[in-house]
Amino acid sequence: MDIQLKRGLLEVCVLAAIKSEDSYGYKIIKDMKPYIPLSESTLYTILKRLESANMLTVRTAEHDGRLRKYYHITGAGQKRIEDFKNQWNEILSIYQFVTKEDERNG
Amino acid sequence: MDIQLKRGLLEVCVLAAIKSEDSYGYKIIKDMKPYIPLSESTLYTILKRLESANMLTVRTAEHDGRLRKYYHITGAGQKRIEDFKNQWNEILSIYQFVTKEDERNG
DNA sequence: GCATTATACCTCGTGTTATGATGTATTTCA
DNA sequence: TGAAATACATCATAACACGAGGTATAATGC
Repeated sequence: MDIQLKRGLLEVCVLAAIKSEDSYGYKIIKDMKPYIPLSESTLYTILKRLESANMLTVRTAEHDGRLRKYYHITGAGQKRIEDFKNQWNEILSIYQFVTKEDERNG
Repeated sequence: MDIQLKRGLLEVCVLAAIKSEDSYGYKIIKDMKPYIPLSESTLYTILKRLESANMLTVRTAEHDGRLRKYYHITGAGQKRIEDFKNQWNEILSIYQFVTKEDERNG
């Protein structure tokens, strides 16, 4: 996937990865991998950003003797997903603009 | 439209704006405005980038006593549009990932 | 005649962001 | 015993959109 195109989707995908159930870094990466592969450094940057924006909250819990940080989506985070959905029509119209019949060669 | 989301679409849109007919800066901005508004500084940055990547060629012509720089799409530019089209299915699957039923609240 | 707007181009500095490289520490499995 | 998986984190870098600013001519309004 094109890096630039990824940019607009990454944040929302991370939120989507925790919206049904609280999750943690390593699992988020595995869940997103089939859709958008991302590195750990990228994910933790995004998680920090989303936390600063109050789109998620963090809670540390022990699991098999290892610490995990569980991320929980907030109302603002859910709104972020809704905003993305609302932009979808704009994206579709852009897709049509890009793919519409080319008179020069068509 | 979300700035980050714009990033992946701007370049392809500029190429789409010149694919049927050679065009020039001012007109490209007006043509794109209904889909993605962009500033002149952004456009000229992108045009330079696309020229460096051999995705378009430039030709200067006089029009009503004013100089215009006409941009012409190349094969590489057309391929860039094709690549975008080919990524569309990935974007759709991401959209579904983001919008799929939320068991926590749904 | 004069001011404003539209047309048409360009550069520079800045802030945001994705990512590779790197580091720490534990558990599991060969 | 040593490699891989799990799980977290930071830093430097490069790409990029954009506001602010600059130059110049044509058209329009008063």
